[in-house]
Amino acid sequence: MSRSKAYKSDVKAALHETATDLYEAGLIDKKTMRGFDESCLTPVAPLTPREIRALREREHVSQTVFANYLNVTPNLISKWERGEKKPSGPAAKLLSLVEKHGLTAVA
Amino acid sequence: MSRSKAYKSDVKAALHETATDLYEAGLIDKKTMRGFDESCLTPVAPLTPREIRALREREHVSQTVFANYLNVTPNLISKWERGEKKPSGPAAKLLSLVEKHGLTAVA
DNA sequence: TGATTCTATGGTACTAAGTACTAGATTGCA
DNA sequence: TGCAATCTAGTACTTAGTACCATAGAATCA
Repeated sequence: MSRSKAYKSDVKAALHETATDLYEAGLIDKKTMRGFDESCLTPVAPLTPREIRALREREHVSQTVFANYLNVTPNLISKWERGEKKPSGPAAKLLSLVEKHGLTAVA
Repeated sequence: MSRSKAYKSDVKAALHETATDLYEAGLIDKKTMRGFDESCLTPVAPLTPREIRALREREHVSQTVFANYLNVTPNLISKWERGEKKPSGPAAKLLSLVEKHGLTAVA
């Protein structure tokens, strides 16, 4: 089940590596690289407080453990889940990584 | 080359999944889970401005493309590399992920 | 030659994320 | 009974991150 889940990102990884190889061979330029890379990116969707909590509970971890994975304080996880604060750009990216690939993707 | 690099994290991923399975089977409690998870985490080291730039150039991407991967603005990448701002907790975590697993790990 | 685009720097100003501290209520375990 | 973990809650502070702006070098193409 995790195999089909990882399929898309695997394709993207292969695309990026192919593009990187072509770049290093001098066959494509940076401008092309940019096009490749941006089309490879998975969009990060802003998560609601309850989505964040559901995500954490899906992984069977406490707020403290979850905080350790994301390199933030446990207090901030609580604030996210109660809607007192909203994840910043990098934080939202981390959350979407966990959502799509599981906690082990950010271990 | 990338195989030996991924070895440690693969072991950790396996450990986490084993612990998760044991938890779902009711054989270990959350307290034990916590011990498992925290020992699985790779510590994030604060990166210097020039380390951040070296990391980006290692991946052959512009500041703009790099920013898209990390879900921040290109201006912030510039500030990181010039030492005007320092990456926050979640941002540092993302950078260490790129450092250890490459850009495709955050695609 | 000029025109255009990408790249990166530099600055200013503002919003709010993230941190650190505290305390309280709850649960479960010894 | 006490001890520890979990989560909530609040306060106050620092600064990361954003949104603008203008500038300049390098590369590409007419």
